[in-house]
Amino acid sequence: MPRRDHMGPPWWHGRFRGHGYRITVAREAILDVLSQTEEHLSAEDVYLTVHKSYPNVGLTTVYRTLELLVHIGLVFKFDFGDGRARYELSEGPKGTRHHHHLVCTNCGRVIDYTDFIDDEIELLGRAEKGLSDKFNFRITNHLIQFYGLCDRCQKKT
Amino acid sequence: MPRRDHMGPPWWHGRFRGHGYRITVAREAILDVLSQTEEHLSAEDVYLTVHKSYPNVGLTTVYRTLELLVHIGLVFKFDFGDGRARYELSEGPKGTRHHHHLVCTNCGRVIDYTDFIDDEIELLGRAEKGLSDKFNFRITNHLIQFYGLCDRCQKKT
DNA sequence: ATGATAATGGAAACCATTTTCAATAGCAAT
DNA sequence: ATTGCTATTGAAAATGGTTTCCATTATCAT
Repeated sequence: MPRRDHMGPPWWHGRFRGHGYRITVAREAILDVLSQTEEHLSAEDVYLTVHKSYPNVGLTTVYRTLELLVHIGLVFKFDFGDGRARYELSEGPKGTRHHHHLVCTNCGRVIDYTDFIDDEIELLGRAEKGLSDKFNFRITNHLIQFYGLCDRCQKKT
Repeated sequence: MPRRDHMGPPWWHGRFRGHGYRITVAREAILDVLSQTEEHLSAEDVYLTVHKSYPNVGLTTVYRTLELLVHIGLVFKFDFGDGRARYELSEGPKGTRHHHHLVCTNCGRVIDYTDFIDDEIELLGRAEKGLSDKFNFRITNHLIQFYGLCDRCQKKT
């Protein structure tokens, strides 16, 4: 049940058209699920949620759509080390805040944080410029992740 | 053919014993392969190389040993997005230089860089402290990766 | 040398993701 | 609305890196 807030076509339609992609029910539903959550959903998570409203949307389509969304930069794909990829909207109408992840290597818990992001962004900006100059590499994206033990897992030791 | 440079037991024996792990031919061979290369080897890569000198070491053991090495912090495990994990010695007798990766999202090429590392390390230090204070998270490791198009792949467009 | 048990390897299992392919649906042009 | 071209889809099968099983072997403290 995609919602439009009574405001005409969703904000991402233009982005789709620009790439020559068609707008389909499955794609609307998947994008809707992603924009509705704060979690780091796996392909199967997305599939299960979409499946409630659209039982005829298959897992294959979810994988294909997520890949497409990553490709056009609407979605970030993460690997938290548990053997399945996780997906997150990279931006939204409300302008999802840029954040990074803290991954517990024991229980797999993932904490989003936005602290220090400003410093990081500044550093990344400098590094990106330097690296693209030196290696003639056109940087489009970056990943920062911290690993360690969350509070709960420290106690268990 | 593990080499000792005529200097008594390899530097990592202590690390093994400290964790209660036994020292075996397979483990020596695997560690040797890792310390002999500058590349980002996959488990299979390691297996194939080890296999030349020790045909009786199985792929399963390679996976198990690599996991063990990651666990005790001797090896870093990376995901460059090509569906197979890559392994790198985290430190060595010579003190392998800390570096990060530049991953080409088109051809998969990976470039190591050490530039800006000092800035990054400084930032990471601050971030780690702040994050462990705020979330009571004991940070043991971090990952920074840049993605983009390498020079060769930019031309193709 | 001995024994307790950690480590091993080959085969089978696992499981997230991808591929195949015939059927369907989006959309520009009519 | 209708048509035609072709992108998209879903179900099932295939893929392929990684893990698990389990009987055998090797390590190392005693």
